Amino acid sequence: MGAGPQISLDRSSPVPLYFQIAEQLEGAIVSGALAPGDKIDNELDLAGRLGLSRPTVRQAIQVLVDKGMVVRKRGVGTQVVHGKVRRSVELTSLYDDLTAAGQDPRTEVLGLRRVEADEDVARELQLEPGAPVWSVERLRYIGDEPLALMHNLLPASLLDLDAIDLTRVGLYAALRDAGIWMRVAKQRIGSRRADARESRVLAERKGAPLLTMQRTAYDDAGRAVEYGEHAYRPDLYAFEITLVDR
Amino acid sequence: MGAGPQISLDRSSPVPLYFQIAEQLEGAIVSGALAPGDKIDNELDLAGRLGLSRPTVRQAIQVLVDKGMVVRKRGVGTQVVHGKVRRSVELTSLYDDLTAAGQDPRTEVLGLRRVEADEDVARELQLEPGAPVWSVERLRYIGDEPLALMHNLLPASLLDLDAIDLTRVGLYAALRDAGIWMRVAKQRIGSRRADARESRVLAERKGAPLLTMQRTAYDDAGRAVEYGEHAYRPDLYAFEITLVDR
DNA sequence: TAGTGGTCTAGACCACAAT
DNA sequence: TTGTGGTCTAGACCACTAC
Repeated sequence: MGAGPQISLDRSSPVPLYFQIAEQLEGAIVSGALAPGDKIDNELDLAGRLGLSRPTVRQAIQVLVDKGMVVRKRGVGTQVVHGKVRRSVELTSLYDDLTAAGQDPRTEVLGLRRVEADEDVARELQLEPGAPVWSVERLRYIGDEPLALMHNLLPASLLDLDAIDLTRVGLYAALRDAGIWMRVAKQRIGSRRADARESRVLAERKGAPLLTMQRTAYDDAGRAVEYGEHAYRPDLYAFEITLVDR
Repeated sequence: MGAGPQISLDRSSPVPLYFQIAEQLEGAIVSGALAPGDKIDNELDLAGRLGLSRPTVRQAIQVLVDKGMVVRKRGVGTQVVHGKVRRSVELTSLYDDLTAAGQDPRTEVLGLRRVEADEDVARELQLEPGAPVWSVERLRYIGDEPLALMHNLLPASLLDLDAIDLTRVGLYAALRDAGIWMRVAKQRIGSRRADARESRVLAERKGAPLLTMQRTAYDDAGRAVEYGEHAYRPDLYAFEITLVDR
């Protein structure tokens, strides 16, 4: 005991100490230096070895627990979970997801209009019915294959989408540029048949199954800032999710 | 300032103080006593008012942040998120989900066999190919409608499924009874056409879209303990997920 | 009994937002 | 400048597990 992976700390870095530890432990797990089933040094040893207080070390390990990479058991210790690390759905856009996966997504803007919110949209976005919203419809390609048809609605008061080239940046990037930071998203994932138009733009047969996602996203002030209805080609996309019991 | 909902603490209770606070704040949000956009008392005030240290209060609020019910912003405060509270997918079985939603799920066991793990299953469950596993296929009804066709595989060394009446308890309940506690699950959600048999047992038309989920679950020792392939009728079921950027 | 994580205290200093 | 959450310290006692 007491060996474990080498961890180096930079106290002059703006990166919090607990995060530096978490990053390096995660690296050791991903690289295989810490194998599934291995125990991580207990919190007191690790704190002593790094010259930190126990709560700081504990906070670091909690990051890994939240990611589902390790499990803690009182009286036993902290063990690396079996099974390959599967990237979970995070609070990122599809564009970010694909870019991170080394893909090269391309986006075609099918429509960008300023419309009045109907009752459903107004409810989702916490607006008055009739309030101005941006309605943007985009088709995302992966290589030459159409992957997803995306319809998003955003309060027009938040930003000026008209001036933004959505073929070049993702929607979330445009929001970030406008100073809007997503913090919470509520999604509903389901499935249904493609209608005539969907099957045409997605190059699927009529009536083919689609994977659908409806999402409402909220910013760091708790405001609803985006409502989206997306349809994915299920042969090209699936949602991966890691659930943790804490 | 300094008003906020009344919170009562029971120091003799085995329920941790931070959890008692979180429960009561959550209750105030769900009941509407704390409305969307409202600010929660700041951490120091709340700590002072309750006679607790700040880290304890902070831990309580973190529970709500993790649930996506409030957002914190440095220099500003903690605010209740807009939008109705949507129950998120948690680490529970479909049976538990439905029971909690006030439904009355019924289960038909279509098959329960002890088989040898093929390569795919062995890899998912971290076993040697050929190791004995339970293979159980069940059909879940909601009312009179078939809702989901579920195929699960579990290491036979873990428990004796043969002796368990799976029509009466969920699979996860059977595992809990055997002293096995799920801690982490990795899911992949997609969609495809129903094949002939699936459309028959699910009372769907042939080729109808199905919502599919593959899951590997791990216990509190990090062991893979269950692999499942489930198919849901998309007109009766969808996955709801809350994502939080922490 | 020894070892582990779970909870809790009573502070400290800092970074960022609003005014 | 003031107020907020973000980070960190240096301990304490408890509950549970394994032996």
